[in-house]
Amino acid sequence: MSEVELPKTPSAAQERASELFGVLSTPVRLQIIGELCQGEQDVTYLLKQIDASQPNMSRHLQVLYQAGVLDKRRSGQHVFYRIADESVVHVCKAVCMQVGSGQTTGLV
Amino acid sequence: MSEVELPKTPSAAQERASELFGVLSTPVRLQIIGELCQGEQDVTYLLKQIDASQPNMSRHLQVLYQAGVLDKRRSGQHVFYRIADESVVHVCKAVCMQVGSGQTTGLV
DNA sequence: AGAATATATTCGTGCATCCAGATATATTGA
DNA sequence: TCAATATATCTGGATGCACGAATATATTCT
Repeated sequence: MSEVELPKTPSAAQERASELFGVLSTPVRLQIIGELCQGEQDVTYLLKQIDASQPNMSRHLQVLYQAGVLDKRRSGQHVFYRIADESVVHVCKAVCMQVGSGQTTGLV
Repeated sequence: MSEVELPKTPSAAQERASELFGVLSTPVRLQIIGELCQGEQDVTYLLKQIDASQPNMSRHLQVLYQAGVLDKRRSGQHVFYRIADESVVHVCKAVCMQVGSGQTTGLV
């Protein structure tokens, strides 16, 4: 009777999931997602709502965009970001609910 | 009419959520969670299933334990780890399902 | 074209994390 | 007590963010 050899290395799904978790491992990025839950917003608005420098904000938006969490469109001078993957939002909401002792302080 | 001042800083829930996401941002740790889904196991077993050095495994287990994801108990020479927070497992399963094109390769 | 506004990129630095290797601490049994 | 096994901790180097500061690019208006 032969042994069933399971791979000792992480699955592709685990690799990708860990990358997504890494993207969500920064408070500011969760804040951004929280703001965009209510709909598309431009960078200027996000800068008014969230305590981050403009270059820093831009960088976080880029990370979220490249991870497929956000989409963007340019309209004149302004670039509007929006949620591209609602399932990610659901995960964030669920976890924030779980760890936040029921408070609906931010993402929820 | 006074403005409603919302905090520009991340909520406590977002802070804690980001920490948890950070804990889950390593493939090996998702592997460990995946193995322990089927029940309590000792470190020796995990070392046989997962490609990691013993000190490295110990460190990852410590991170998961301190984050409250795992519990542990010693029985003789062996230390058995088990899932302490099932909700974390659900999140991992959901995300791995989502990113893994429906494949139930590891965690699921 | 030039000024003003909005957004992005680059660069350098400090800090956290990962890993490998060596060592330390339990626990058990002879 | 000594050897063997199981697990944990420490140390160093390498790597990877996250951030501030400066600069670059894009768009609009005059």
